[in-house]
Amino acid sequence: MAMTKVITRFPPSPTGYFHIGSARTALFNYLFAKNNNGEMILRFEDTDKERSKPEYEKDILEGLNWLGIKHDNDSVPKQSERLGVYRKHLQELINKDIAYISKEKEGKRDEVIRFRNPNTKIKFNDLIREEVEFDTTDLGDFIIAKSLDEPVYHLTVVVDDYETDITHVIRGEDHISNTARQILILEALGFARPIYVHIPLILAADRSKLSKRHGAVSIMEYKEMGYLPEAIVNYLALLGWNPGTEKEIFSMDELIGEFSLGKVQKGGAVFNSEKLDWINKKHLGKLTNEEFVDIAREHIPENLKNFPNFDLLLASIRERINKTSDIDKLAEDGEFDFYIDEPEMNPEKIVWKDEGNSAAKENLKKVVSLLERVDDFSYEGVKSAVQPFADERGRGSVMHPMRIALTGRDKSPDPFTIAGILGKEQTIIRLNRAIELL
RNA sequence: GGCCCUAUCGUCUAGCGGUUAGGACGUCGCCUUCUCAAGGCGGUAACCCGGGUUCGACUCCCGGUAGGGUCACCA
Repeated sequence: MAMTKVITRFPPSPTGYFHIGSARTALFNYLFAKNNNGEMILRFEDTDKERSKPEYEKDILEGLNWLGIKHDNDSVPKQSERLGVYRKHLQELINKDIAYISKEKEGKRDEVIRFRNPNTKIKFNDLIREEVEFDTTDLGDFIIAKSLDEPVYHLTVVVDDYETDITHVIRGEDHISNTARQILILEALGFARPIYVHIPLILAADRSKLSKRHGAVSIMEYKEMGYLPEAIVNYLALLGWNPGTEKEIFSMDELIGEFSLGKVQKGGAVFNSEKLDWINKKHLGKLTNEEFVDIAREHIPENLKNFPNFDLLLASIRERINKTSDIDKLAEDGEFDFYIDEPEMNPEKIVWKDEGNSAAKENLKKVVSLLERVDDFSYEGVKSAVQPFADERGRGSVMHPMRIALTGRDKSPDPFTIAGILGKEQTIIRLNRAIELL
């Protein structure tokens, strides 16, 4: 038996930015379609002329592109450009007396087009929620258009889904209650029903729907914040879905391979940025230095970019961040200053506990003499030269003065790493500088 | 309020009649270390409540409760 090709759709209305919630809906549509060797279609539902804005269309397109969620239709249709199509169906419904022009007492205009509600029970099978039933009596004769050339959402969505052969309507749970009236319209028009799939909502920390107030910002802001698109995709997929295994880090291709609607959760999920940070760090870890520099370029301080041992420095930076913008914080806290300029220090800081200046001075001199003989001035080379002496003399007694001499800070990467990054010449200059001070 | 959906650690989740209720994030402790980070190890912490059904319920059914969604000439 030939299976019909799976076709899903992502139909945002360009009346707001492409936020986390929309992104996840798009992602689930995409993953499901691709998992079934199907297609996902993008269209803009811009029948609301007042609220639809080109800037939002741009933001949605940009966001989808950044995340790597690709639609299969070459051109993206806009409902505002298909008014003739809806008009035809509207006229048909009116001719059949399924819809009628209604005189209005309230509202913005004198007459609108209403659907004659048969006041029946509509039952549909949701792939995630199983059987859902509504009594349409509650809906009354609902409006399907403001005029023949001004159709409203419920009509346009049904027509477009039909005309593009959508097999699965995967959308947020907030659309469950819209489904009954859409089925009413679709049956009146003689269209086949798609399969409905209502996925749980992403919730703010207080379990309310994501709103402008918390979290419903453009996905592009996550780019600004230094997140990787693959991390956002990975995290979003895990919000409401799980692979059934303990695997947590996924590439887009892996998600496509494993995604199934059967494993989608029923209840809403709270968005947790700490877990996102963790996932982002994992994805950051997969990048080569070149790739990392490429995406972190704007965050890396200019004066660090020409640093002689930039690769080594980069490695120690990468260890300490969750997202690229964290580099800004490290820079603000002066974590990089000592790489560029010789650090501020005073004798009291250099001395380990209460050992006194002369002990510190003697130890540093010994370190200098040991390092002068080192040819391979790498972490390993420096460590093997200094470690035995530090073990013998007491690690703190040797390492602490060394750290302060090199960085001027109490907290820093370990002195061997720092020495490797600074290089032999600069390391010895700094050690001698400290010796002078003592 | 009507209608609809949902309900396992703080959060994301596994579980699909019999488990010491598992994992991850977070948190806490220990190890590592001169310090921070990373890493390793370990601890903490959950089945909303009440009835059934059953030899046996986190799991099935019913009822409460709680949370959410939706009730536009928005989508």
